[in-house]
Amino acid sequence: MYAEIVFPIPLNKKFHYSVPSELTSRLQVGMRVLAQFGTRLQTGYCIGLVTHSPIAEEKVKPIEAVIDNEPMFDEKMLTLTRWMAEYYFCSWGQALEAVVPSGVRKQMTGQHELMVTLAMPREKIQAEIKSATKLPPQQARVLKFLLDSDISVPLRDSPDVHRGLPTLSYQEVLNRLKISPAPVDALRRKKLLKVFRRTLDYDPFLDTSIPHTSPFTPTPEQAHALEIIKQSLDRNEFKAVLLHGITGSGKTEVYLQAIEYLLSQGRQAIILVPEIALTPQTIFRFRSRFDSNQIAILHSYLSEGPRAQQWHKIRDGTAKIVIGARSAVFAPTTKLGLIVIDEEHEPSFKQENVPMYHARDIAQMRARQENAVLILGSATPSLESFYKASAGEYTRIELPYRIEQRPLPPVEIIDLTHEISPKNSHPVLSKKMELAISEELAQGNQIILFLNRRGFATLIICPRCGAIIRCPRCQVAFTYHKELNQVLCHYCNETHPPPTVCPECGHPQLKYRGTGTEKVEELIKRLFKEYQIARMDSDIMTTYRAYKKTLSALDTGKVNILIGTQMVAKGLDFPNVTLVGIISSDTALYLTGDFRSAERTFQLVTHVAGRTGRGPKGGRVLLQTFKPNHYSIRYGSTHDYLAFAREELKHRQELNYPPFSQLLRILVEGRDIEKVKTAITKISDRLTKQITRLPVELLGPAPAPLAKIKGKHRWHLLIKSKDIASLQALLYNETTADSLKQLTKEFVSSSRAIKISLDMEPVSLL
DNA sequence: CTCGAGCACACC
DNA sequence: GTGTGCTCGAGT
Repeated sequence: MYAEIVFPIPLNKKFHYSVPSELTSRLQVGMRVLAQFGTRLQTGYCIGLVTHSPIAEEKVKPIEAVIDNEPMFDEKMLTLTRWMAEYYFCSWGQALEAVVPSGVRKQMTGQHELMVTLAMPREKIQAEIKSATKLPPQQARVLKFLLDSDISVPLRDSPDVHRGLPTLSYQEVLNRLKISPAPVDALRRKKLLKVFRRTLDYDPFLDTSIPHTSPFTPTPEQAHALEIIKQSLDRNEFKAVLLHGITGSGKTEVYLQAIEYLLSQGRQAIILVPEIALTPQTIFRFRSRFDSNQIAILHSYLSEGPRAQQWHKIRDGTAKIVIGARSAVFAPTTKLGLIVIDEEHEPSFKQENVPMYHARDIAQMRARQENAVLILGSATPSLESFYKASAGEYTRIELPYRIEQRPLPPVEIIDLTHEISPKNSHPVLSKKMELAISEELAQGNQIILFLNRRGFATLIICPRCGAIIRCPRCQVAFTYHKELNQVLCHYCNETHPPPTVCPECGHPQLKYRGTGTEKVEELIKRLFKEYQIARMDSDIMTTYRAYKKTLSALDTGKVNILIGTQMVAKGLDFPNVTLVGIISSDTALYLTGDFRSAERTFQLVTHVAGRTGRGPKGGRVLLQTFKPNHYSIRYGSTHDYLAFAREELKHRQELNYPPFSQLLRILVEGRDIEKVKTAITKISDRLTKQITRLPVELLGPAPAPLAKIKGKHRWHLLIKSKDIASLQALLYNETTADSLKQLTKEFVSSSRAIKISLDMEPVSLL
């Protein structure tokens, strides 16, 4: 017997290994194996078992070991990953690797805790203490301590002998008795104590008790949505629903009730949320409705062990509900019935490294496979999804009203071009904004201020020669972070002490321009001294605890003003927030070369605005902008998605951009700019010859907007195609299934000096 | 004549 | 992805 093995390397090829007779009974398709690959031992994935090998007998090597006891991938997952590999131009092995968290691959079983327990019944231990053979005093203390503690928790994974016997954490014993590990260890050797590891049950909610909530009576629109969803769940059929509900319209309640229904059918649900929206608030909502044991959480703050534990909890069927970011779309459910993608339009659902998949497309594929229902929820659907809905691929269901008839907050546009401060520059805060803030504070209300940029000053410039201080590795302007007193490159995270003189002309006085969250915080603290101000951006929210703390401070009213980046734009639901101030929303509009900039701006405005007016006090929004007449700002301020979509689709159609075409981006990166340029030119020339008969258009090659990152030059090429088939025909015909390797091989002489990546349906063009 | 860099190739 | 062996030019 021979095993077909693929490896997690950018080489889309399967390799045949012989299966030693002692492994034939164990090895199954979908298991991981260890095999000699070239000179080294590699983990590979068994994707097939055959009786004949197409490779000469003498070249075939045996499999060294089978890693798994049961397949890590079932038939469906194998099919899904094979499709992924083909669609996103990566190898099958790479696709398979992306499906399993690395903690699971390393066979981590979660966090462990050392436990100490008596090795024999109490009486015997007592006898032992009193016996003639005197125990050393510290050892006697340990035994007494255990005997007195009387903690006899029935531990799930402790051996039966320990049941009913005092069991304490090893660390606790040492701490309480203020002793070294030696006495405990000696007792263990004397077979009086047993020391064992137990897996800590990672419960992301342990520290908080959450009141239970009952389902709300759905509004007629929610009821309608639920009816359609339940119908498909009943029929056990695939259906994709675009749940287009304005902010505060109760999309989550629809998810919750759909899940409740699904659980009664004994099936599982996956809820994908953008990472920044995976807040304690979001999690609480699910926990307050369902039993915590049934919920598995996969978020980025989890370290490998706990993540692996959550994964196993899903796989063994304990967890019925999976809440997580992008990669949770691969959660190892056994009876999947529903996938929800909340904030469907969010760019974070696209993976930015290989395999460059979009969770939305994976979800659709998976739902189809499992006859499950897919719900795409958003207040601002991506134009791709909106277009698919109008083409009938998705069923669009609207939730056009906020719950309890609350109106959407009025948005007032403040034209910054007319605001000149005494220093003849544009102020951070317009007079109107300042006034509105003090009005709301006087009323005891809360305020959220939004700004797209973190740090203090976004630009350091020499007033004499005009030079901008840039990161030497990325050619991107450094941002000054005052708290760190460092300049920071937001692309490579490199920090430097702030320069004292201009590196170009030596001028000793540098100007700090541009506004980040730190500067706004400083300004607001100065203006509103007697109020509590909190900031929320990735500089501060490095731990989940910090995040939680700020949110609860906001919840209890300890914080009056919250200043933040995108982090404040999603999921926050505080009824006492009556004012949202958008300090600046224009940055998204200026990002060059991105055809989605208008869409981004519209989404941003809509979602930030949606943070207010969620309580009986209502709310309002002030929006500062230099582009008051741009349609994304105008329609954003009137909450008019349909009008925005109509106009934006018109532009997209004129320029033949998605959703009217299919994009593929080819990016070449390397330290040597000449090599990068020749490579991309060769690729471009070659493709140009092939496209004459296809409805395909080439854009570029051109330097990428971020022309240099971490010392690597970047050039890219966009392929715009009428349909996917032509795109695939172009790449696969010309370069075969082994696309990436073939590209490097065919077009470039030096494959190690440069990196070529193919990004199907790119979300970022930077 | 030796050694390292740069590159093509193979990996079962 | 990565080790190997080949070729080529600079250096002993």
